[in-house]
Parts: sequence; C-alpha cells; structure tokens
Amino acid sequence: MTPMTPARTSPPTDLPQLGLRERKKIKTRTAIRDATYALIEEQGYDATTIEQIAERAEVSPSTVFRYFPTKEDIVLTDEYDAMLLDELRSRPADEPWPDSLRYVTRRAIGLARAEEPEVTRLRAHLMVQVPAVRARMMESMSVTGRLLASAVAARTGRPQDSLEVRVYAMSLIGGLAEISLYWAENDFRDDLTELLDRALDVIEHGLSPDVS
Amino acid sequence: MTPMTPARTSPPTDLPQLGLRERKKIKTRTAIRDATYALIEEQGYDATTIEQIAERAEVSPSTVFRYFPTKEDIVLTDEYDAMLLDELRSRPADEPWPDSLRYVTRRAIGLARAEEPEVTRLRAHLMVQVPAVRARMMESMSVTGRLLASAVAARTGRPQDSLEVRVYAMSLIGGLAEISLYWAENDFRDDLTELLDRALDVIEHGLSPDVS
DNA sequence: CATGAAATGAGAGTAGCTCTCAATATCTAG
DNA sequence: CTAGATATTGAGAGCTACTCTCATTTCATG
Repeated sequence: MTPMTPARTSPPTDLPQLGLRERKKIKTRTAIRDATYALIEEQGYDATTIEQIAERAEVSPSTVFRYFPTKEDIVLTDEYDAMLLDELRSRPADEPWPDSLRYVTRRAIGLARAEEPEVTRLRAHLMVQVPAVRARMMESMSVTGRLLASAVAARTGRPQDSLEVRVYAMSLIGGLAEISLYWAENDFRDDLTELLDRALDVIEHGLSPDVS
Repeated sequence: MTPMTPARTSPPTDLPQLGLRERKKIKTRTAIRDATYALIEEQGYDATTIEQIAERAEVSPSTVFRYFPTKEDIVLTDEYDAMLLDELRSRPADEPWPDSLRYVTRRAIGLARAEEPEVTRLRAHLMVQVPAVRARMMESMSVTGRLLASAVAARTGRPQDSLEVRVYAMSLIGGLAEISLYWAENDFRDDLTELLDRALDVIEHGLSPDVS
C-alpha cells in the first residue's frame, strides 16, 4: 500500500537462517528507529511524538513501547557495551591496565565513526540539547560503568565493588560523557579520538598541577 | 478545618523584614517539600502523586508545579552549590588546588550531616532506588560541574572551557555521585567523609597500578 | 491444515506537566 | 484607608509518555 517508505535498515543485518518471526522483529525494530531519527531531524526531539513515530514506522503505538521502554531509548540503545567489555577482557593480561582501556575505548570510537557516523553525531547532538536524553545516556553509561568496574577490579586485583574501583569507573564514565558533549558543542570539529586521549590523560593522572 | 497537618517547617527559616508575600512563598515551598518527604516515606516515591502532595501541603496541584518544575526537583533541590562555589573561591590563592577541593567538599558533607541528616539519607536512598531521581541528580551535579570547571580553570590557569578542565570536573562529579550510591547501598554504615577522601585520592591520582 | 504460541492493534486509563483565565491576596499611592 | 496595580493562586482543560488488558492476527510445528 505504501511502498515508498524509505525504511532502509542501516546495516543489512546478517540474517542467515533466522525464522521469519525473528527477521520481522529486527525489521520492525530498525523501522522504528529509522522513523525516529528521520522525524527528529525534521522536527526536533520534543516535537516528535510516539504516535508520529508509530505512524511512519507503520506500527501501532503499543508496538513502539513493546520494542523500546522509553522514547529516549529509541535513540540511544546501542550494542557497543557488550562488545567493549569482551574486548577488554580479551586483552593480554600483562598489558598495563590504562593501555587496555585506551585501546578499547579508541576502538569503540573508531567503530562508531566507521559504521554509523550520522547516528553518532545525532546522539551527541541530542545529548547536548535534550536533558532527558542526556540523563538517559548517563544512566546507561553508569550501567556500563558497573561492568567496567568489574573488569578493572579483576585486572587490578581489587575486590569487585571496592569504592575505589567504582569511583574510578564512574569518573571515567563522566569524563567520557563530557567528551561527547564537548565534541557536539564544538560542532564536531575536533577529532574524537584525540579528545579521548586527552580525557584519558586527565583521568589517569589527574589535572597536572598547573599549565602556566 | 484540618489543623492536624504536621507541616513542621524544618528550619525556622530566618525571616527578618521580608514582606508577607515572600514569607508565604517560603512557607509554601517548605510545606510542599515536607509533604513530599513524608508521603515518600509512607508510600515510596512512585506511589506518591503530585495530587497527594498538593493535598497534604494544602495547595493546588498547579501551585506545586509553580514551585518545582518536576517531581524529582521537589526532592532534590538544594542550595549547597552556590555556597560551595563561594567557599571555593574564597580559599587562599596559594593553597594547592586539590586541598581546596577537599576542604570544600568535606565541609559540604559536614554541613549536610549537621543540618539535615534525614534528608541527606533519603536523597541518597532515592538515588539508588529511583532512576529518575538518580538521573536528575546527575543532571544537577553536572551543572555544578560547570561551575566547578570555571573555578578550576581560574586556579590552574587554563582556559575556561578547556577539555581538560571539563573532563576533570565531570569525572569529579561522577566520582562524587558514586560515593552517595555506595554509601546508601551499604546502608549508611560508612563515614561519608572517609569515603570522600578515598574517592578524591582516586580522582586526583588515578587508580594506583595495582594493589596486590 | 490444525493447533498452540507469539506478536500485534485497539482502546481505556494513569500521571506528569503546561497553559489559560478568573478569583483572590498583597503591595503601594494618594 | 481606600483604590488601583501587581503578584499569587486555584480550577480546569489539554497534551503526551507510558501501562495494561483483551481480542485478533501471524507465524511455527506436527
């Protein structure tokens, strides 16, 4: 009936022998997300309602909520976390911890830039502009922080949830979030990887006493 | 008609020669907050509606929103930030920066503990349990972070919004937030000041390479 | 193809939050 | 002390994110 929907599923989403059901679910998911991105670019975040998203994705509003718990999650859900943690664990055991961290975060940024640069920018942009999105992002990052903390604990021989490890992980998360904000606020002019390096320096060694 | 409302305004709120209008506003404000705290203790956060709060505070729901933009803000609004910044600026200029920071944050904790220990605990508790509150708290802390960043910049002779300063401030905020979570999760057994010290050590010097 | 399971749509309902407008309370001049 | 300007409030309509339920449709499987 409406074959002109531009619902281009970003990656072809390799689906070898998945049942039709599973395939449809993936399709619906990406349809909702694509619709959301498009509408946000057209009208902005707040002006975009779930109803509109549902309409463009050709599903019912109920379905939208079945796939994403909140509006913010439609924009933010990503799958890098698990991957990041895996990579972290598979680093050589004798590599100094900060190096591992740097390697992995760098790689995550590289991937994001290679695979979906637009989305990465849109997200950062929304983080700056929409408090709810920023809040949700911090929330999800703090979950990542917990995972990170366990990895750090394992590496540094500290108890799993020692205060030190938790504080370190969360301050890391805070710092990384700030990179995105900085990047977006400066219109994406800087090289994210370079910002990352500078941020990690600060987090690892603190602010050097003075610079003058 | 209902003279049994226990609306005890926490501090007598020194009101020397304020107009009647201003005095009433302060009263209303604390009435709303007290009602909210009481209801939350009785029923929990989610079960407490604005309507209930309005009823107990003897104002209309409209008025509640006039005084606080969101439900989370009723719980969280505090006035330490400005004070904290002032103190920070009035520290001796030759004091090493980390010492200033430590002094000021310690003092903030001390004040919170002295003046409204219950509220401080309730807040920390809600931070753990209610994602929306936690998110709002991070949000408000990030505002503080910005202010902090400018103070840090002034002290360390860096540009106002250099990436380094911003990352430092935000990682500080993240770390401090984590203290509260840790504290609340461990049923307030630890001494907050001690947790603060340990956290600041981590943030200033990074995680020491290993501990084994 | 028939039966069971899963996904969907429709719709009602809740609550946070915004906005408008009329009523009331406070302040300020004369 | 009164009148008019101004600030605050209450009432209520309205929007939207989000939840829940139930009937219907769609896929899987023997």
